[in-house]
Amino acid sequence: MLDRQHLHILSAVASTGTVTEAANKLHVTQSALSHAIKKLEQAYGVKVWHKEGRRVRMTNAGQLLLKFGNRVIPQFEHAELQLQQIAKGERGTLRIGMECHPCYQWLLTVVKPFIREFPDIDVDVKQQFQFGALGALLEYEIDMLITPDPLLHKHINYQAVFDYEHVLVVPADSTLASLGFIRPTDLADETLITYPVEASRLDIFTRFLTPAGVSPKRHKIIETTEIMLQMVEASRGVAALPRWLVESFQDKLDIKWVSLGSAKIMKSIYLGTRNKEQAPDYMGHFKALAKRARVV
Amino acid sequence: MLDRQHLHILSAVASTGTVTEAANKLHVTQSALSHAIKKLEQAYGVKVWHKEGRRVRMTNAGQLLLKFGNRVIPQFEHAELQLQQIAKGERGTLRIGMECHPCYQWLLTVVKPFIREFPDIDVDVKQQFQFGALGALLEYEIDMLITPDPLLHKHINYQAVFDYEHVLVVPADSTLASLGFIRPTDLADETLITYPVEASRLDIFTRFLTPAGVSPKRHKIIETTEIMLQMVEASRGVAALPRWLVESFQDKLDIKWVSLGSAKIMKSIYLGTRNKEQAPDYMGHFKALAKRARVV
DNA sequence: ATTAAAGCATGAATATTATTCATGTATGTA
DNA sequence: TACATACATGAATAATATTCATGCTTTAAT
Repeated sequence: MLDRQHLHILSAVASTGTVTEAANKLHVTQSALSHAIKKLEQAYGVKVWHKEGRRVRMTNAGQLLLKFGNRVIPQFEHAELQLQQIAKGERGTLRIGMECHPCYQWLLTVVKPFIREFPDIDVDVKQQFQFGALGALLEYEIDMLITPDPLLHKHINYQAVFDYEHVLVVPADSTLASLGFIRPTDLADETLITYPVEASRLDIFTRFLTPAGVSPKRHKIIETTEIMLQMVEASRGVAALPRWLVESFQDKLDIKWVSLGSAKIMKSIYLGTRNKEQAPDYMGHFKALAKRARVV
Repeated sequence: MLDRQHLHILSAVASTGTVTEAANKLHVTQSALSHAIKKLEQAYGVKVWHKEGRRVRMTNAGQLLLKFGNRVIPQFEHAELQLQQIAKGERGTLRIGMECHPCYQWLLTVVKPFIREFPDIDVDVKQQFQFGALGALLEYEIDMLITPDPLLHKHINYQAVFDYEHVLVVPADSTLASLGFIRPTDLADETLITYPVEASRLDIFTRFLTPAGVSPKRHKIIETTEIMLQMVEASRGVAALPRWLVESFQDKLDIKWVSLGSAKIMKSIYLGTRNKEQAPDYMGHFKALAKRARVV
């Protein structure tokens, strides 16, 4: 079979001019090269070179292989370089999945220093998953999952990266704004704005309204945080969001936040990763950056 | 060293799904593949795949190599195909050198059936040589030389392909046209038109005028046969050319030919080839075609 | 829950392949 | 003419690849 080694031999013979020098260059004996090419010649029934005086001259076939070698040898070398970069953790793709709408802003503050520190690691962020985010992680569709709901699984490790309070955002002039904390019944006459996910995954329902048997007057769905908060400012509804997120908008919008219940709703964001294979170095760095980014 | 074989293994594993099936596909044992990849992994310090249940899953590095393989394996296969074509004599380049201006028309009649019979053999025709046509042949700049002057050389074989008479072309109404043959002195008052080569390589001089100590009144240089003959028809001069060439123009131009001397000037065209290496099959076919093409 | 089967990894044995060594031949050079 | 250089080649040896035997883990079946 035509092999990389043959191309190296041809290349060395062409550049040095003689088989003997080529052999020195490749740190083997002249005999080894003669034998190797002879075998190739027999395999394909072509002459690769022929003696001319005390040197050799490439035949048509030899020149063909030489040109071929000039084209593919650099490709091999490039692939080897990439392997070495992977070995040193200098190259890779970090595919991040997010199950947490408001986390996007926070994630950006982690990704930004990360891509500066690891210029050869590509970062991908996905938010849509055909078979759920956990499935995507297990099926190698993503390498890391950012979620407030760490569904336990044998092959997934979770690490909490920061804790925050889930609060109700209200217009600054709302009567709710002056309360020390909100009770479920306070929302019975309000319009509640949420992201477009099932109610079973919204803490405002699962941990606050549903246990108390209360429903909001209306339920509006809005996809983007910015629009959602503008609606709140315009007194078109109230929303439940991370406190840090609300605070980051308070210099732009006339809104206020109030704790949900006297006990407050406390949440954590988790990074989930597979434990099936050894994680590359840069993933550890990413986790470290994520932990330091608690303050937004 | 990263080798073609590794890429085949990765490709087989990816397409079959398991190492065992890949091994069957490659007609070796599963163990052989495991060992081969393990060695590769150790050489570069990367994992190529990792066990997942009872199968394996490609790592980043494995996917890189897989993609690389998909790109280069077809290149190898193409190169091998080309080698086999060369082996069967189906592929090659026949580089022809010509030292014989009027031969071009004859050559075309040989090349035409040749390229039809050997569609994968390229034909190149060169007419300019830095160190002489013989040097070009010895230095592998060309593979075949077409010449009326076979300069003998140890490593060159010549073969005469056809004989012809060198005649004088004159306007049909010229007084010379009615002579049985031309004497040197008949040209003393004529304008002689020749191709742009040294007089020492023109038979009209070396074998006719110079031995008789005669010079033509004028000597004009013209590069193309067609123009040369039109000048003759217009009574602007006479020229010495192969008889067959003149005859092929006589239906278009009002010209006649007369033998040079009572003994005539007879010439042969030779094909010269190197005898250093074994010539490809198609070269023999070319020579055979050349011999059959004597009549133009 | 237990067993069976499938699949991969691995050390040791073996087979294969590559390389060297010794030598012959041809060619250019002193 | 002798000598040095360069390539080819058969035989010997070294290196490498492959197989064999086996253990471990996972999945499927009973």
